[in-house]
Parts: sequence; structure tokens; C-alpha cells
Amino acid sequence: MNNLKDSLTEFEGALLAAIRRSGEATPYQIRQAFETSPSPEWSGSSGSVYPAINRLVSRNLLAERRSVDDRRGTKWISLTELGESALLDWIVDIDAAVGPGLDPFRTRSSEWQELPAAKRRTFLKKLECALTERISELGTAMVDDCGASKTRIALDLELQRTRRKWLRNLKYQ
Amino acid sequence: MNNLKDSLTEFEGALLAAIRRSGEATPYQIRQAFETSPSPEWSGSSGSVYPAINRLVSRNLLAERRSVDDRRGTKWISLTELGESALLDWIVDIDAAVGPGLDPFRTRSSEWQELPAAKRRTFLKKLECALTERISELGTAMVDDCGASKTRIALDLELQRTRRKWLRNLKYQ
DNA sequence: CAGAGCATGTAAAGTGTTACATGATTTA
DNA sequence: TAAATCATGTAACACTTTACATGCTCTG
Repeated sequence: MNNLKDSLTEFEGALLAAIRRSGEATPYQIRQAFETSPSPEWSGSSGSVYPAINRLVSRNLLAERRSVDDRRGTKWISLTELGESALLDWIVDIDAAVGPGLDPFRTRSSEWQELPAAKRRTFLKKLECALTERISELGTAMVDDCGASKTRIALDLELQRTRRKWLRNLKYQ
Repeated sequence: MNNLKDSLTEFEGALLAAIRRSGEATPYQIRQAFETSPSPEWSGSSGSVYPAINRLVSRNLLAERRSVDDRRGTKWISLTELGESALLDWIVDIDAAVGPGLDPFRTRSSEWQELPAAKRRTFLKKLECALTERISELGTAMVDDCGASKTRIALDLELQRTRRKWLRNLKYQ
């Protein structure tokens, strides 16, 4: 009830999704999960995670439970029914999913072509190498991972390959 | 000198790039360009554009000039040499370019597979339709556009096609 | 019993969003 | 001359980041 708009931000959605995946978790665990996540879209800092969780609790999307025998005040949080339904709405948001998001590659792509020729060649070569390196990292990560994140890694891999393919077309135009 | 870190945010970089493309422009023109931009990553609202431009002026990345005969106080802004070099650094930032950015499709992708089967099929079908629609829009946009944004649209198109391809693989797994 | 790690959180700073405010200039 | 558009900006609010603060619990 704190927030006028009832939709979730990208971060809040990702947060609820992570909590639901665990069933029940402590804010600290969720924070660790974000901090050690291979995709660093959010820092997972305490200054973002704790306030966000408390906001979601006050909006009745999360329920918190405290263990009696813990003097640290460790919280166990889980999704309420309202939280489940808000998360579901977030997951199936077609408009959000079809949008381009905030893609630093895409944002810069128009500018690369206007670099002076020598600088452009050097840079595009370096960028292609960096993409290739990332692609091979993702390749091994996908072989290692047989869990739920496998398809996500597959998507990452395809996106990077698409970037590289676009780059190669650009170079020889 | 206002800002301790000397790097640019995504928005500031995009702002400088837009200003440089015009050579000299008024903040209002830049704002319009962002507002009518087909890629709605930023709102282009006055509350974001004017403060950002004034920040960049106070960091000596932008120079402002006022026409004497205009009582509205219209400003003409252009990049200083410092602004040019800051923009160049931003453009060739490999780490930023290789990162995934904030991609709502990618963020949600892990969750779609865990939807109940019936709901999942319905949703994935709708998502595929939405992607197809977007792909055809981009296709016509690319035919119409013969300017500098053509390759950017081509990238958009390839990214959406990659999403759709990934989605189709997912469905029949 | 010291130090690493668990666990919560706040403070200050910066930035983006929506909504509001103000006045000048052009156009019907 | 009224309305649309040009043109600048501020205010309130929300969120994220970095850095700081506090205390508990386990392990060597």
C-alpha cells in the first residue's frame, strides 16, 4: 500500500523470483545470490536489497517470519499469495519482454561507425575478441550447468553471437 | 569537477552522442529527439534532460552559448574538447559493450519455464506473436531508413530474431 | 579469544520519473 | 487573440550505490 503503482520494477521482480525459487530465504541469502550472480545487472548491495525487501513486506507481497532461537534477528521471508500473483503478472508482461531494455552495446552501436577509420578498425577488432572470449566462457558454462539456468545461458550465448555476427557484417560493409 | 568519478552514465553518453550528432543544439531539441525516439530507454523528460545537461556544462563537457536576440533564454550547446574525449572513452568502453545490460526478456527468461504448463503454452505463443509483430515493424523501418540508424535497426532486428529463435527451441524441448 | 563470516540495517549522494510552473513565440 | 508550440526549469518522490555501523555466531 506504500506504493501507488502496483507493478514491480525489474529489480523487485527479480528479487521475488529469487525468493520464490528458494521457497523461504533470509534477505542475506538473497543478497549473496545477487552478489555472486554471474549477471551483474544489480549490485546486490545491502543498501538495495534490505530496503527493497522491506518495501515488499509492507506491500504484503512478502511475509516474514523470525526464528525464536536466533538473537541476530534473522528473518525468513517468503511470498504471500499477493506476492505470487504480482510476480506472475511481472513474469508474463509482454510489453516489458519485447522491449529492448537498456543495452550498452546497442546504445553505443550507432557511434562506432562514426569513429575515424583507423581507430574504428582497432576498436572493432578488440570488441570482436572480447565477444569471442565471452562466447567461449558461456560455452563452457553451459556444458557445466545442467540446471534451470542452462536455457538462460543459452540465451546469453545466442545474444553475444548475434552481436558478433552483426559486428562482422558491419566491418566488411 | 562536480562529479568525483569522471566517467559517463549510459544516459549521459547517449546525450553527448546526440548533441555531437547535431553539432550544436538546444536542450529542447535534444529532449524532443529522446522523446520521439523509437527506442524508449529514457523518457526524455525535462526533469532528466535539463539537469543532466547542466551537470555536463558544469563538468566542462558541454559549452553553452546564448543568442542575444532571444528573450526566451534559448541555449545552444555543443561539446567541448573535454566532452569529445569523454564521449570517445564512453563509446569505446569494451566492458560496458560486452555486458548484458538490463534486458527484461533475459531477466524473465528463467521464470517462463516454471509456469504451469497450460499457462506457459498460452503465454509463449503470445510472446512469439508479439516478437513477430515487432520483427515485421523493424523490417519495414529498415527498408524505409537509409541513414545512420539503419545498422542500429538491423541490430534490433537480429536481437529480436534471436529471442524468437531461442523461444522456439524452448517450446519444443 | 580473535578473526572470519553471518545478518541486519542506515546515511549521504546521485540520478531518473512524473507533475507542475513560467514565460515567449508562432499560427489559425 | 486564443491556442499550440517553443523553451527552460523546479519540486517531490523513488530507487540504487557506496560507505558506514552494529551486533551475533562459529571456527581455529
